[in-house]
Amino acid sequence: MGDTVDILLKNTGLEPKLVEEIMSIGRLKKVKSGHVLVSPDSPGNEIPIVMSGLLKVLRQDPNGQEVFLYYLEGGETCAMSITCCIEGRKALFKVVAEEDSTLWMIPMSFMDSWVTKYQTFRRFVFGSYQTRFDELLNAIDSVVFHNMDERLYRYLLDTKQATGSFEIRKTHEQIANALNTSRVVISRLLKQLEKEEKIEQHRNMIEIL
Amino acid sequence: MGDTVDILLKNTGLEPKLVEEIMSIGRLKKVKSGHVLVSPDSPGNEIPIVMSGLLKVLRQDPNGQEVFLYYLEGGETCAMSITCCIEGRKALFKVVAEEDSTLWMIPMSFMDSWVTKYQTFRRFVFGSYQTRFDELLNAIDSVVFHNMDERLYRYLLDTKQATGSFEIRKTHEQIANALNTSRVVISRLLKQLEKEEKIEQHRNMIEIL
DNA sequence: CCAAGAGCGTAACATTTGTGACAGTGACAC
DNA sequence: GTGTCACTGTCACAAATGTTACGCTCTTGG
Repeated sequence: MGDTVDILLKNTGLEPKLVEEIMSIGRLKKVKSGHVLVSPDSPGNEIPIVMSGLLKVLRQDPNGQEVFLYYLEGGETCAMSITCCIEGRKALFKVVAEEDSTLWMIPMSFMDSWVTKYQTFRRFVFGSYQTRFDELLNAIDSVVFHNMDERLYRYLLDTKQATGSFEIRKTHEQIANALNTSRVVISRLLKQLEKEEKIEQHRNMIEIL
Repeated sequence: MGDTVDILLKNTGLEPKLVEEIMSIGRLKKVKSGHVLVSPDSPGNEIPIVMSGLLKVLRQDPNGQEVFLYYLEGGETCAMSITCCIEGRKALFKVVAEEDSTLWMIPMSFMDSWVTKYQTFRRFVFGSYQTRFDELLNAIDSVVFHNMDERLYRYLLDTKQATGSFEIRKTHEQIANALNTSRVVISRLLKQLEKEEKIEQHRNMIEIL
């Protein structure tokens, strides 16, 4: 539990008094890789702060297709959940654990009072919004201004960055889903990236060079 | 000036006392159609609330290409400007007057105190965030899950909705820019929409049926 | 060892989108 | 009226992406 306090203090910029309050009110949640945290169906009235592990945020369309939007790493929170909760609207996105992760869940009901009481909390919340807007704009950028080969490479680099590993353990099929295209296309483009010596392929694993 | 008060009271859900304060502090700004309000270069430290007219928000890439994201109508504010200002980061987007518009500009410096003091202001700000996230997600949706013909039709419907007119006065070229494609492609698809009897084309004008 | 299935490579072809080129037509200035 | 220019229509072709199909190679469970 001391770990959690440390992470909050170090990565969120929240003042000690508030961290104490957060610790006394929230609850710890552990999720296994692949677990769905937020989905358009499940409303959810708690806000998650990522302590360890990695979450991914996806956009899902009614027919079940999806696109990867961005990763949420340690110390970050899901800004879109916040607004969703406040407005009581249903989420238009999905949050899934990419790795086994631990979260600190804060009930929505405290949001308003913390926003009024703590300057650092306002900073934290508005900072999250800014970061998420940036990520969404980047996602749009990717799709609108770049071809699939570049989108793919970006995705691999993002994943490397988020996981902190040069080895990406994903199948072509999984990557295809994340980019909303087909497995064949990904295989084709990965082969090309291999020729350009940007990656190396192994079974169930891609190595970023 | 009485108009401005009315609009703020009716469309933003802000309490009378705050509206009064906003009126005493902000300033009126009129912009002509085509005028650029926010761009990645110009930082800007005021937040605009749209009183009348119509603004559009675009994403711009370094090479000068751009994509339309969404419209801002009366009573709405530019959520992304807010976070940008607070964080002092440079905008990754561009706001342009689509029609002659009048805005009420609020200096950033009052944001923090209003957020702490007024519940209705918090509602307003968080509500804006929610709406913008939704719009951005829709934009992503459009691009990722739909072909150009559907994107085009959506864009026309959005424009009809935002301007409140069935007649859209835009050239094929302008539409092509908004969707980041070429004029030829738009002409082709408009012809198709005409065949499907969804629109009628006139010179410099498209009529939505 | 063998069977079954998941993951990958590759080819052939369809569809969508991008690009260059050129012609017709209306608006406007002269 | 005439020339110019912006706007649109249309063709031909290129490039990117989607789709179907099939074969190969691992891994796993029996």
